[in-house]
Amino acid sequence: LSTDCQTGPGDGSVEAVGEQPAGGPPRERERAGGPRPPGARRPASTIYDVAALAGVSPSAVSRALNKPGRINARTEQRIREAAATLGYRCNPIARALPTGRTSILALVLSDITNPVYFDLLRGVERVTAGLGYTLVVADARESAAVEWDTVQRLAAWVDGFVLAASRLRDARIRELAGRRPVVLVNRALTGVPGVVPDAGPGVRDAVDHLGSLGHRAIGYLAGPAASYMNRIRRRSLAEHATARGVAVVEIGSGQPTVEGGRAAAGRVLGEGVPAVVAYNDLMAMGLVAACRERGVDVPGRLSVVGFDDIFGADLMTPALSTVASPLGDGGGEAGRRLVAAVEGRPEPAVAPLATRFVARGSTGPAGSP
Amino acid sequence: LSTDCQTGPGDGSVEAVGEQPAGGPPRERERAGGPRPPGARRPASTIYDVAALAGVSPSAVSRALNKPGRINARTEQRIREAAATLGYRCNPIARALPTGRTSILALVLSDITNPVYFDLLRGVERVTAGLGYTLVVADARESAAVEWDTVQRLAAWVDGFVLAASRLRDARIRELAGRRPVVLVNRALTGVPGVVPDAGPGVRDAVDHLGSLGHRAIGYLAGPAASYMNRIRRRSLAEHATARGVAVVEIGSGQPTVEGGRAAAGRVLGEGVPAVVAYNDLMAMGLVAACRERGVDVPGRLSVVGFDDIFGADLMTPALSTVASPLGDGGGEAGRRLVAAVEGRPEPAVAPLATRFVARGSTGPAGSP
DNA sequence: CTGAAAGCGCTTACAG
DNA sequence: CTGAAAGCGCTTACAG
Repeated sequence: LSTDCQTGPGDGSVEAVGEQPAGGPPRERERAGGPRPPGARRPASTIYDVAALAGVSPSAVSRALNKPGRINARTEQRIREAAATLGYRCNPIARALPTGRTSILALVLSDITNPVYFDLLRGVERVTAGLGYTLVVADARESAAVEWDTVQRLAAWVDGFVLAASRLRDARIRELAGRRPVVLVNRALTGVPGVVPDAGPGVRDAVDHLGSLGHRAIGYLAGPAASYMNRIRRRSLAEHATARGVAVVEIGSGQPTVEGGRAAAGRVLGEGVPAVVAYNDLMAMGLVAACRERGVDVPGRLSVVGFDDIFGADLMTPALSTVASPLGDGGGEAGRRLVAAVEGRPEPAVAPLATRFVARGSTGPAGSP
Repeated sequence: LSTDCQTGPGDGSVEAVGEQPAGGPPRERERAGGPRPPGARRPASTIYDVAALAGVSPSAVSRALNKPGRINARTEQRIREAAATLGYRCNPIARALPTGRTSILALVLSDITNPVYFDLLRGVERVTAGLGYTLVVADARESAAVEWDTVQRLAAWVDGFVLAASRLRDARIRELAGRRPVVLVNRALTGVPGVVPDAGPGVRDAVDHLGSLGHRAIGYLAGPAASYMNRIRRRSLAEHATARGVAVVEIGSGQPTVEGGRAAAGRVLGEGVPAVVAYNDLMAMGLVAACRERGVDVPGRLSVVGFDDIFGADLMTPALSTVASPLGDGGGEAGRRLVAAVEGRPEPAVAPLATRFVARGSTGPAGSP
């Protein structure tokens, strides 16, 4: 690692100008314009400077620093010393031009402020860093337009994308995937690799739980129309509820945020359902908060279930019952697959992540207080 | 904007190959190796392709696309049409090599999972995007080593950094600032521009509030030693408490997370103080949760105050009293200053952000239940 | 093992 | 207004 394009003073110490290696003083590169103006940053040294100091050709420097072993050991040693003396560090932009590779990967999140992505992010981070890539994160602010603009700007700079809960239309995703490797998370699209949770197990247990509590009807508080997971969750809920003889009432979609959940409280209560499953925890939390503010008892008058098991779900009162997905593992898997794609290695499809229902205080029998 | 390096089909449609402009068919660039293998991505077109099609020199293409008006209007029009026909888009990496500028800015967060950064991030995002820059976000995972590694990797790629609550040593920050423009947030360092909240007003009101509730002693649950804000908050608390004749007891530092707050519950309770101010909301929330689990009433037996007013602080029960900083504005300001520095414009220092105390349910008179 | 040379795709003085 | 040329800092066949 210290020998590739990340080369430089290993401990980050500045420009050690210690003893000169034998062979005369380093010739300073001629720069037009005489002495630099005060305050100007000193120009970084290049492989030409290192080559001159080590008494070899620039190509030898490139080889020595990038393919250790492919060059005479003594020469390599001399080159490394020269590089260290000059505080040389590879210019990755200059390297990217001929190679077409930057070793940077982008993780684009539909909403960077949704805590559901914390584990995902750490998972992608861990794996990609371990594989020698730098990860940058970008935010789509829950907007397809912003997301498209973002990936377009980034496409020239990064080797590939992990798109989490992309709000892009299928055609856009395909277009991007035609330009750079793409791995999806929380979205399935034929022909594009993806990591998706299987809502089934978690939803089934949630429905069983609500059913055994005596609820014969469940509301579904929908999320954004552009959300794949919204469709999956709605369908899965309908499926398992029907199988158990429980009715499902869909409640119009809203912003997938705490505010969106708050704003939906009136509609949810208006439906008169004894239980509601929200598109995600953010909405569920907003709904619970709004109920509390209106003096509506949760779970006495309304049981609430969310999705994701995000930060804060277990800290509220009542704590939120929710369907959790192991997105930490999912992120690692997505990172691994993306790197494989970038490096041109084939990778078999992966099994969907298993979800599970976590029962907490926000669900209970009807009619308590 | 559509004329600079972001040039390309405005609506993102793929490679329109409509009617050929007058002047003969576009000569296809000769590529060695004959026809491309199936599945290979088609090579992107360059200014040479556009120049050939428009019948001008590559430099004319560069000028037409980058400095509208500096070239004959009809020629420019012809060039734009050729570019559109070929679906040309500028290669920003190739442009960055001679210019040394990428128009990318990095926001490095001490911990990307701390909701305190949500507003900050959106603020930086809004301003830098408006100024024509792409923002990438990186995570330091609360580790100086990870942070240093991250900024080193990114330094060659970005035009400048916003460092939020950097855990780097002063010397490291100065070293980085010598290489690229840096703006700090939640950290002050002579010679490096920064945006910091003035803890004073918020802490004073918090102390007044606790004092008027009858508390004669306040614990301070410390955060990371590497945190500048930890020092500021501790000092400010000591100052205002002393002024009001209230004792302050420092309680050893821990991880600035919910878990860290939970883990500190024993120590806090052991001190026997009737009130505690935590380094941040994350710790305060963990502390409150741990108290609830132990059956210790908040605020009856312990009043708890946090810092930051993060997501979830108002959703818990009891809702968290806290000292809020307007980091959304701070982020905008930081973004503006960074762009100014990158573009070589001087920028006057900015006034510290005003904090304010938000009283909620986690603070109250001693000895209720 | 090593070097000379061409090339990656732009920008930008310098001439005309 | 426009073009020819040099240069940004690397990599990589191609020869020796």
